[in-house]
Amino acid sequence: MKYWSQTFIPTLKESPADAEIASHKLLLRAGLVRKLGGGLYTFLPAGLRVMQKISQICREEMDREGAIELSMPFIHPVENWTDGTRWAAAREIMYRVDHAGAGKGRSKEPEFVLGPTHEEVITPLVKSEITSYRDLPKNFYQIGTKFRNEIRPRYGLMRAREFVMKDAYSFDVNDESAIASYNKMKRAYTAFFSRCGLKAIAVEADTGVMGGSYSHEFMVPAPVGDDDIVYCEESGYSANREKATSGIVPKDLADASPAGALEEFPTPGIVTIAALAAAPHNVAPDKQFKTLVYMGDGKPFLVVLRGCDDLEEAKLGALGFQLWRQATPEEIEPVMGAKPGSLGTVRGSIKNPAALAGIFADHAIRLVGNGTTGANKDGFHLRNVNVVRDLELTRFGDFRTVRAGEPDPKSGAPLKIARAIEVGHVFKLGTKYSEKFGAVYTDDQKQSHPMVMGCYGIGISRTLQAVIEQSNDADGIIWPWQVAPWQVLVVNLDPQDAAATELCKKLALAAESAGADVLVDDRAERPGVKFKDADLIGVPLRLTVGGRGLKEGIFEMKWRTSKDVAKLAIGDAEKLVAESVRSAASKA
RNA sequence: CGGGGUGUAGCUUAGUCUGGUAGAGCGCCUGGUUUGGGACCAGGAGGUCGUAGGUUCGAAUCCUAUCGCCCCGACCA
Repeated sequence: MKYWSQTFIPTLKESPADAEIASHKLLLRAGLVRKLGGGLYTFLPAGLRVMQKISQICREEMDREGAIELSMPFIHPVENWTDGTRWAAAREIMYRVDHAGAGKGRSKEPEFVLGPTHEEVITPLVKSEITSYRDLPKNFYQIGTKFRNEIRPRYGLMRAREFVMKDAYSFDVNDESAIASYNKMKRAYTAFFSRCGLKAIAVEADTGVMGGSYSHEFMVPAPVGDDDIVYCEESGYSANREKATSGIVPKDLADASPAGALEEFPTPGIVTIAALAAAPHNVAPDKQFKTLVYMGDGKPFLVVLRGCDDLEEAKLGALGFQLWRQATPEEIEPVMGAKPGSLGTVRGSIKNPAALAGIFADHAIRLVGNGTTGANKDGFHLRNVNVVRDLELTRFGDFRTVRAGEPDPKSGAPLKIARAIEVGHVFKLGTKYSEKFGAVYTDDQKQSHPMVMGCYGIGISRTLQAVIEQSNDADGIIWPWQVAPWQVLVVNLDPQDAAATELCKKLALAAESAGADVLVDDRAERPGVKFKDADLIGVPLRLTVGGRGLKEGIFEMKWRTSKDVAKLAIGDAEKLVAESVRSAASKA
């Protein structure tokens, strides 16, 4: 039992100006966190309690699936990263740590970094400690702080520079076993989010800089999310937009035969799809080929799309480059022979094709059949361009962004798109890291094999905010029972009255012995202030004791989710409170 | 990193265009009246106007630089 006057819950009537979304405002107003700097937050007592509750639920679900808790350092020797597979990409987001003190500063490179994730630490550990198939599988996890120099921290805890994450790493003898480990984690995650009172759904996801073979993200639908999920209720398909595909290109689509001879025509000043679609040329965007130039690990490559489609940059990851970005006009012209706006991939029209790392075309350009594209000559385009006859292509792939309404690949029903917050991510990594760090085991035939890995993250602090985002009203937070900082709030309207104080204590003890965490509001505030604060901090069950009710022999019980106030007899108080607590706990 | 905003008391902000020496509400302190949904009255404390230069008799206000924060884009749990 905690007394309000003995803890620290600084509530605010007004939202600080730098909070935009509901959950961010409520984090501050309900006294859960305070900002130190962009993406850096102090957890105040109530916020810390929620974090601990969420962590504990996570721990229980991980343990249930056989994962083993440990704790790795926040500070990593930089060698673990420079020796790894993704230093180039990872250094962009890592905080680097100099020698402490005013020392002599011997080295030019930093000697330490703050850990953004722990593959580079756990894999060497497992390499040196586990060598036999008899000791596998193993799945290690920890709950701790991660440091990432986010390009743009945002929305309070939603995307922070320093945040609390549960990360787990599984090691298996083969693919089959690794998939079993992966599925255990998916199961643990589903149970975890459900116990937190969150509606989270698993969607197919891109593997990004992690690499690996496949992955799922756990998403909380919310308009303030950073991701788009593509889904189809009929088929049950769901995927991150970065990964999603549609059935827009029929499987049995026949290639169009040439519609006529290739023909160059002047298009002075026309450098956009829209301009070519307008008079006088009137070439519909879905009859144009769009040619984009990217740099992959220093070498240019081309992506060809329909004029009406957008490139989904994440899908370029399938091409195998470590780093890629859009090429600059200065990089484009010497290779292509023209400036952006007049580019194309018709055979023989590229100035220096040998410089290219490849020409990759989206499947959907087959729908164009015969279309128009740039001539690689400023101010000229080519028409009657036939995909098969005329285009120079290395290979086809899926590169376009799916749009709402396109057919689902299986059912053909229209796909829908919704915004969502990513709260968890599971990856099947394969042997990428184990091979790099030499994490191998010996099998029963004395043969050596790389371990098959998986990694699994949950944003604990982000989950906390996602719960608030998903569960609030105009009056404040509505905490689900399991993650509430306190589950029962006993409001003493007359703290100077000995009988009221005594009854409050009795109610609090009854709730506590039934298994609830209890906060007693004993402040010398007016009733209105206490009721407003009670709603704001969102405690699920409120018990009110006041001199007036005391005279009538009643106290009040109110759930945060309901407007109804029950007036209950003091004589049955302990029994009624215990029953309510047990019933709420059993439903949660 | 590019684009757009913004910085005045613990919080929300007025004043900036058109320079004249900073005002309100909440919160806080004192006293009183109140006491079931953010009370009222009286009094009070609290501000180098983000920072550094410059223009000017005079700068929160104009100019330059710089820093922080917020939002949009690429990135992530």
